[in-house]
Amino acid sequence: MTTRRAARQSASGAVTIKDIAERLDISPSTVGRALADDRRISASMKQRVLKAAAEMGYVANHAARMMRGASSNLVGLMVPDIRNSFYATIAHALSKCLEPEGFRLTLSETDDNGLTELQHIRALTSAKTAGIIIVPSAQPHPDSINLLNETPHIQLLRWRATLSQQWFGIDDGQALYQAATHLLELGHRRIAYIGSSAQLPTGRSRVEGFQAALAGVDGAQGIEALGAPESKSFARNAIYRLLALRSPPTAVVTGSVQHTLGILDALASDRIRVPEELSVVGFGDEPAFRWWGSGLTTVTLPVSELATACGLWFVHQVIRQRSTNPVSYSSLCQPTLVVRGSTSPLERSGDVLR
Amino acid sequence: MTTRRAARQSASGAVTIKDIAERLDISPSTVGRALADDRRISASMKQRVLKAAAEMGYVANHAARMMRGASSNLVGLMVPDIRNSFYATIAHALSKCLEPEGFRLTLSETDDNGLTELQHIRALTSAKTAGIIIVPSAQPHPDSINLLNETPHIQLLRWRATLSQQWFGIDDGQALYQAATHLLELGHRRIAYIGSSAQLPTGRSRVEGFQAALAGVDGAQGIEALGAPESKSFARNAIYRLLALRSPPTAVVTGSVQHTLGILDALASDRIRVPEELSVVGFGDEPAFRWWGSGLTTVTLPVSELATACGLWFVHQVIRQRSTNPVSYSSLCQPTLVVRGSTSPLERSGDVLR
DNA sequence: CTGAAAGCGCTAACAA
DNA sequence: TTGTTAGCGCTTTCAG
Repeated sequence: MTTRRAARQSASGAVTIKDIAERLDISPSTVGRALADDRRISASMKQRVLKAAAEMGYVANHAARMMRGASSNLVGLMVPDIRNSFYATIAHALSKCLEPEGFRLTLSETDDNGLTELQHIRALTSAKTAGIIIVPSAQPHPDSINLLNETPHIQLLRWRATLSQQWFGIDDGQALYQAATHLLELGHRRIAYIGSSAQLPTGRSRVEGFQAALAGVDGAQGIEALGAPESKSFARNAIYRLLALRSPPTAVVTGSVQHTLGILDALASDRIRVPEELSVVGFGDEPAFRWWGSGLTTVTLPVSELATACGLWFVHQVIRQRSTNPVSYSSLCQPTLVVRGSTSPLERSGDVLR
Repeated sequence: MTTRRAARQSASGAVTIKDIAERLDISPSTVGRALADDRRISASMKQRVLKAAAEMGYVANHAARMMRGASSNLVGLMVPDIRNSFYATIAHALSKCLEPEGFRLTLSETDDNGLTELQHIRALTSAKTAGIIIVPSAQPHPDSINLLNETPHIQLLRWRATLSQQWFGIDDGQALYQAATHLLELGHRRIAYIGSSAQLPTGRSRVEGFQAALAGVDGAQGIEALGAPESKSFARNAIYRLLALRSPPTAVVTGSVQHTLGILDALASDRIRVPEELSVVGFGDEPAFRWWGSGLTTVTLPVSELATACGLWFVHQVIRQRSTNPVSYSSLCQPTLVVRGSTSPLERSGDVLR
């Protein structure tokens, strides 16, 4: 039993379809077709081949298949920085839902830099990647766009109109609308927003959501500080600047995880009393937010669910829609506000506007 | 100029060595050899070939090379869970130092499960991965060990003697020795250790470090609670159990990031006063530790540096040591204790043992 | 120093 | 329903 197999294997390392063909005394193409579940092979023959393949420990040679034009089983995940727990969560969820389908994940960090992004895309496409799941950078290179449009891809979180219509994202506007509304309901009127610049589509929706909330309330005054999305130091500086104003804001909302972390750092090291001196609403749901001070009120995003949905859709698209024109599909998931100890009603009379 | 090239490319999509050969009117094998920098090709010919290749936009077909036995440019990174910031940091650092060398990173999450681990290793080896950088699971499958030993690989953090001697890790014993010593110097004598079970090599060294520190001090009493390494809930339960003891510990040290997070959760939600009621030393250096309460005293590990060193070594090993027997090399990096607000001298007389 | 030819393992025309 | 044949792009003998 084992001897025969051992003999086969020792021949050149691995079992090939030719080996199976010899053993079954049929032609290699029949074996190949049976393995590919070709419709013109009889069921009984398929059985025999599959059985033999299993017994002999056959593993397809992916390199050979790729040379014949097949794409690899690699899915490229392109994110700005994997250390951002946001993206780590995405990587985890995607990996978990692509594996059962036989796909593997390769990691590309773009640093939010168009050139780095382009290089990775080049590498991925030349390696015949099955597809790309990408959080596009702020300024994608034209070449990146061309290359992506020749490859199955899905956009995650951020959305560029020049790429495919396949997008899985979060209702960013809603997130900030909720955050700001919460503060307004607590009586705050001078509210700051520290978030990412409006160049990024997500950045823009967030500012707009913030503004929309304030627009609905008389006497509400928004103070915006916009900067690089992944920069903690920007947020730190911004909060210092805001608090040094002649009439500083009584509350602040943030528009990215990194900004939130930066602000928490600054507030903690400066011993600013939250929420007495300043109410704070964070962005995202880092575990640590629960125990920052007396708990950080924050907008949580169903990132894991989003990524899973995206992964499932990817499989669906790549597996089934191979030839047909990709359907457009995009999904927008909703954030939730979690109220904890970092926000409180505005009570100091001097700050109430009327 | 461009027309000729366009004609070539339109033939079948990409430029091949055959195309270059035709254009230069030489044989394909000469081109192949020139590209491979074969010593028996004249310098002038190499020049011509390289120039033509560049002009025509030749890109090597990796699939074809792989079929001829070459390994891919993929490096498999196997970690328990990428959401653990520890491993995310490692992924980032590795990715950054492997990219310039032309390697790409694929992500495999083992869940600390021997079977999952095996499946990933199978996939990686059958895909002719250039090498594997692995944080071995608690119970590697025998097959995993066999497969790994046929592939260039490096162990990270955890170390298994049955695998290669290539290891990059942290002096775990030292980490807990320092943590415990710090508490002893503050006068604590009843000190608890919550950490991972001694099955994992890292787990064992940590317990031993803890014990070694206590052994040096008269009257010091250690209370150990060991459990699954990545389980926050284990740590939470453990701390409750310890605090419910008739004579509870006055200080606690932890032996994993997840355990630390679990304990911080528990302490925060139970409003246990730190360091007045309990001194706490954490493990790892999550950014959030800085602002947990009045700052968490913790043992920080140079994870990023460790990963970079590992990546550089990997390149060195794979690129240069291809044929020769891999040299054994292992590196142990040192942790540092960062003292913040969560530890204080023991003052309550009733708790001093003599 | 260079060329011709033979495959690697698989798939896809073409036959039967 | 199955077999035959001819490559994919590259490396690697073996001959010049």
